[in-house]
Amino acid sequence: MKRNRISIKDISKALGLSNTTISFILNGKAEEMRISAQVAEKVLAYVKEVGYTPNYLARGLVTGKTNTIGFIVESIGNPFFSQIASLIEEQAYNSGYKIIYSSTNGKQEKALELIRMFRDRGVDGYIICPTDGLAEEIKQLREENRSIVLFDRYLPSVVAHYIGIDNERAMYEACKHLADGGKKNIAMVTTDSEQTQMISRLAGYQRLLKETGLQSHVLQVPYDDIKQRLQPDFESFIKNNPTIDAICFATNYLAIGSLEIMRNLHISIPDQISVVAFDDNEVLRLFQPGITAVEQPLEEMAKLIIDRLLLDLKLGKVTEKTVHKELPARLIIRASSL
Amino acid sequence: MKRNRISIKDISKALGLSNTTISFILNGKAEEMRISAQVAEKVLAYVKEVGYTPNYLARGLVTGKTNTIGFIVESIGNPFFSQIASLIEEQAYNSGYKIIYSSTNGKQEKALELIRMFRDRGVDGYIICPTDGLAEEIKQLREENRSIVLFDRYLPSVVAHYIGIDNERAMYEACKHLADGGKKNIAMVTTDSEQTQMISRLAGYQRLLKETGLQSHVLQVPYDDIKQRLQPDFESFIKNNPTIDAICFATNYLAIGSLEIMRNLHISIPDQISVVAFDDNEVLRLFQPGITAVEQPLEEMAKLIIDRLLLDLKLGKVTEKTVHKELPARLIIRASSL
DNA sequence: GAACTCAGCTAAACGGTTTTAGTTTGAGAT
DNA sequence: ATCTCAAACTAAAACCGTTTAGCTGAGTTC
Repeated sequence: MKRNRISIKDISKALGLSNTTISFILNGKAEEMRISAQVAEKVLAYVKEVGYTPNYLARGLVTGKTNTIGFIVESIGNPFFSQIASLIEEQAYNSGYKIIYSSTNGKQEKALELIRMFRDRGVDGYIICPTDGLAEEIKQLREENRSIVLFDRYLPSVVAHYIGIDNERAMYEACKHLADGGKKNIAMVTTDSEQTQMISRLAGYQRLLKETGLQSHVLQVPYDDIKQRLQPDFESFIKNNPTIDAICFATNYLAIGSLEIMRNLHISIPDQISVVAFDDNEVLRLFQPGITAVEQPLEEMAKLIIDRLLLDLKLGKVTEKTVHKELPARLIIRASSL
Repeated sequence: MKRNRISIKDISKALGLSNTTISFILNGKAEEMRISAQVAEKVLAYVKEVGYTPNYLARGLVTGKTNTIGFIVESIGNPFFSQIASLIEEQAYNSGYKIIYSSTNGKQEKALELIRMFRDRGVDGYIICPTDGLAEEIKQLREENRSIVLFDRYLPSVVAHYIGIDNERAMYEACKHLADGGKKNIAMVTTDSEQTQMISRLAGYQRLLKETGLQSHVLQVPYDDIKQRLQPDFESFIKNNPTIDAICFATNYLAIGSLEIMRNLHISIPDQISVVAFDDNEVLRLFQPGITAVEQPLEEMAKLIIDRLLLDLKLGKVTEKTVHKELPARLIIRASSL
């Protein structure tokens, strides 16, 4: 593949100037560096004429900046992530930054590879939805003075910025909504992963049980094998706990998968069992009946994440004080929980 | 932000060797360059110990390769694109390539900026879902001998690889399915954009009308303002065409938006109006009734796209003969069209 | 004519790859 | 025992396209 791109050298040669001069003019330092207006204009005109654009690799090599942010999500195919990705991309774009994203699919090895790949490519900052077992690598990134924001979940042993929601409270309120509706046997369907957001959601559920004295019914589907295990595990859970009159789902994929199973089992929602899901999306909204769901403030999160990252980048060093922000979520009440 | 990364120079200094030697060993040219096995081993061991990884910017600068592919989609928030993005990412990853993606949101200016940005960053190849008005820029990319694959839609005036589906036939068959079911007034809801896939889908619809002699009912929602216009336009379309007993939607967002409107209007599907959508997804599958939809072979498309691109990259130059592949789509029949 | 401005240039990075040019070694020839 | 020459190995240097610290030479000013 030929790369016949025009470079600064070509310009300086053609115009009988030095690279320095061209570079200064192109970077708006003409005045500061006392380049005459005529020369500046001539250069700018020529640059426009030949359509020169700078080579980012070369620039990045010397400046150490690439104006790129690496974004590691669990799965770009999941609407929650693709929506926030869309918003983050937009925010970053407006500030002159580009996003490179990639999915871990929950796999630690892939996540490690991605972090290293981003580092090798010299991204300026990292937005990471961490998998388990990433603590050491992220600590090291911090030691290397890189800007990082964790989101959706964090790593308790790692000091780093984190933007997420108050999962405990969100789930507490979702369950309370069910309890207030007179439900007596509220179940929780979650995974067995140690991810903080999942732990918190479970904690919110448990707090409500404690306060109300209701009985606990928890199904933990193996995180590494959800696709295979959800159906059998959920079906036997329902059969073995016939008193259940409401279910909170800890994630949207658990909710959607289970809703389909319930439909096949002819369980009527909300007559037999009321339902609340986590992370709103179109499927839940259009499901019949509409599914009550906890909605995360995606725009706000996207903005906070980017602002935080860019602030750190501007400061040029990792701030000692890290932000740990948990935004409030909103319960969108639909027919499924009434 | 400090970049205390270890470089080849550090290694050569520490080991008392030259950069050349290190580079050769790292790039597997040790034997070819007759470096002794002991030295090679020592270097490899040291590299592993200090955790050195090469700087891609520097490497890219000299080799002209970045092992990165730029992927331009319409909107990463759209499930169709996020799903194929996920698949393409996986395919590329397996071949040692990384994907940078970005959304145009259908805007020509953004698309142009993205193409230029990718070029400046030295991506090795481009996967583009083009907006209108991109012909000139893409032609130029071809002239610069860059590897490009268009997908989902193409630009009639541009010679370039294209991977998509046979939209005309897919829509023809979807409509035929409705006609075979006895529908007499089949409507088509599409946009007014000139995108080839939309044109073809409309053509498929029209072919069926011609063959069957049925009457045409077409609603074209303004592409640039779908969010605002879909509701009023669709409602008046339905009111002004009371004979309609079936509707084909040209995209999933038109379908989903309209389904919601129909539900609010208490139009019963399929009793009053049968429905067929384009691009299957979870919403359509779980909608009640399940929505019949044209499903694109995403895995196959992803594979073809990446294979094609990597082949071109391997050849090192743009092949004269371009591939224009239209895969068959599959109609998934659900209750909405029965 | 010393000091100061201008306006622009030189050259050294940045971190690699690749080409060219050596330097040892040791085996065989003389 | 010395010489030659290929084999085996390594070093030096050029280069990729930028940025940037430090310099220079010409014209003013006082």
